Amino acid sequence: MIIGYARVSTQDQHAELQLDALNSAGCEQVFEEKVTGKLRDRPQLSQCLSTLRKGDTLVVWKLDRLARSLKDLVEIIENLQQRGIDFRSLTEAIDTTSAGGRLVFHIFGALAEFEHSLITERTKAGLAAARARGRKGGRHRAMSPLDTRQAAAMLADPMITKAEVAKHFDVSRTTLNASLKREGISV
DNA sequence: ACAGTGTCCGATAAATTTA
DNA sequence: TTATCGGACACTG
Repeated sequence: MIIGYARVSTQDQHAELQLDALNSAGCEQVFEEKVTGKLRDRPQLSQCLSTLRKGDTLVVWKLDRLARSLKDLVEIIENLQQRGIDFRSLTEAIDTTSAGGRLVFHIFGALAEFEHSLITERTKAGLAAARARGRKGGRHRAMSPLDTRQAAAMLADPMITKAEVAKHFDVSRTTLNASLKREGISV
């Protein structure tokens, strides 16, 4: 199935042209997005994307009709490829259904990977910087050293059970043990 | 039989960063 | 990534 997606503004002279082109490209269904004040969310686009099935082809008039940024474009194309959906952009003469057009997916894949590696690298650097200024990842301890010492004091009383102490500090039995071990306190 | 423990393990939390 | 949870299991007096 061939499905078209169009984005048109009210003052768009090419609105009809755009739709005609999609129809003559063989689109059996066209999702038409009206551009309003904020084009943050594009309901028709998500509708369109979820309608597409493996083996279908998505057709747009021009790349800037489909995506708002290069990053956006890369993500959308990546998604199409992974789902086995072909893609055509009429004015750029991009067509993944043709033998040569398959290269398009490879290139977009490379761009996506490139972007991903950039983010990974930045994130690593960010984590290292955070570490350098004393912030470390990982869940915080449930019992402070002070809590642990108080717990040890309670345990000195043979009438008090370990499970009770754990409950008192609202912590599990295993955590109480781990905390005691950390503080080097033996019972 | 039984309550309290010690210990080990997979699953889940929660803290950190970047865009 | 680190810590905690929560269950399983074996041991002990």
